[in-house]
Amino acid sequence: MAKQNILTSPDENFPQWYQDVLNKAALAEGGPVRGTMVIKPYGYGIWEAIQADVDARIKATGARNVYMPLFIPESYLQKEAEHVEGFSPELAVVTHAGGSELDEPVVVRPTSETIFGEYMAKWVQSHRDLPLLLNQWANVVRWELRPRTFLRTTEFLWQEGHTAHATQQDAADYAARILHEVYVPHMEQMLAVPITVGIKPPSERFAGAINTMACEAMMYDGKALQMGTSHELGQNFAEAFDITYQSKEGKLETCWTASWGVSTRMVGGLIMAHGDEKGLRLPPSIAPHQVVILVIREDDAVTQAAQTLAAELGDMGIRVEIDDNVDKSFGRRATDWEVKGVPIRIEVGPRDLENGEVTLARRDNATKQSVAVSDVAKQVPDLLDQIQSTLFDQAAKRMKDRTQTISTLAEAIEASQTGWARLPWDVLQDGGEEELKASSITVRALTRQDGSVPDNEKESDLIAIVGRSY
RNA sequence: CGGGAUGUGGCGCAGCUUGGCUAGCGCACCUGCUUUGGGAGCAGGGGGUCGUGAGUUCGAAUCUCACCAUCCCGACCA
Repeated sequence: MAKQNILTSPDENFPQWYQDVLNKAALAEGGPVRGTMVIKPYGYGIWEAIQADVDARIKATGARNVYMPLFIPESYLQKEAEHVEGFSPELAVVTHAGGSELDEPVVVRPTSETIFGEYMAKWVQSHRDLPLLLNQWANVVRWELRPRTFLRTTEFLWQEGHTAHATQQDAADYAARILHEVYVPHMEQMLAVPITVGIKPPSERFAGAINTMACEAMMYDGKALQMGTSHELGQNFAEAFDITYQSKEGKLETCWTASWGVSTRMVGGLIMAHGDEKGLRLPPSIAPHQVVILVIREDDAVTQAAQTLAAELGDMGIRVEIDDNVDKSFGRRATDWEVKGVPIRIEVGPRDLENGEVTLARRDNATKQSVAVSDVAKQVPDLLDQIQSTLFDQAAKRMKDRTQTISTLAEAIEASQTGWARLPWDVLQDGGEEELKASSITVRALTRQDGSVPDNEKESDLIAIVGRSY
């Protein structure tokens, strides 16, 4: 059988490669309405794993889940001037329902600051009610002109946290805490995607926020993807919705709020951060199947050995799948699992078993080794750990190698062809930012010299990290 | 919203210039047999309002007009 390419090469045409992976790995496909997506079982399995981990980390910070309505009165959006202005171009508005025109149109939530604001105002009375730490898992709709599956879709799934605090400092601390205790650890430890954190310049700030912090990751092609954000909303929403509390001293005070979210976009980031010419490469921590046991041919001894192994690994808490679909050829099944990015494939066949062995194939580096059946359970956990760290290290090396420290706009444009540029934020004042934008280059993050997250963009000697983005 | 292109089984396309037998091909799918250690082979089979509507014509996937939709390139966003 002539060896032919299963996928478009990621080096030749990365967007086409991405489409091919979505199709061949059965992750998702387009929905009937432009910009919507149908997430298929394998893709949704990845999202569920993300959800489980993020949810646990959020709860560990003290927040609790609620559910707010999908429909929001249009008047709510209008209460915060910048917020409406920012979102109105992408709102889906329901004007007719129940067979007649509505007195007041309702919008399909593009995000829920306003409705949380409305209810937080009711729920917060006393300083004893603060901080109020809420989160919800929901779908939101933002009418997108240029949709891309997972990365930018008209409807997407996310988690949005909304919190109210007594002081600006407390709100800022909590917003930063979400970044450092939930998002970055999740992305780096579970998704194996190294993250650059920083604040957004005013031009990239969330509509209605006084400060936006973000997690940026570098993809295979050197472009940036914003994987998560955390916003300080100041008192903008608290004033608009009258979120006030009575202090210890008996005075009426206005709250400070924050909001933060990660979405199904992370699935796209996962694909584009780790993929290679054979398809997806999933980090074991998030992979729906960590190990697939491939039964090479119909044979009682082989089937028995596969089942025994699966049970043994399953008892150790490893997510294992048996592929005994011997009606399909070996090569077909092997490549299918490779496209799906399963970290370890164990091939069990009569030839191996004669020697009391099986073959372990690593997806991350395409190596194979023969291992005694009795040693498999011992080796698999270590291998999974190695794969997890290899994926992280490779992505980290790429981010490092493709980030150039430079000092002029011309150099920034040059560096953005292949990755990111770090340059003094001062260089981008007085029109520099706009000039880069003309070349589709934006400021992804502002950081301090030591890489830490600044309090605001007015600190001196900040570094701007710029590049092309999704 | 401005510029370019395309609409033909699930997907990818040919056919259109020059109108004419039953609208083809690859992949996928179904059945059977042989296979099975890197996308298997052979044989048989199912699946189509040719984007929509009108017009020209004895006859339209093909020509004309209108409409609709989609995709690619320029201003926002998790």
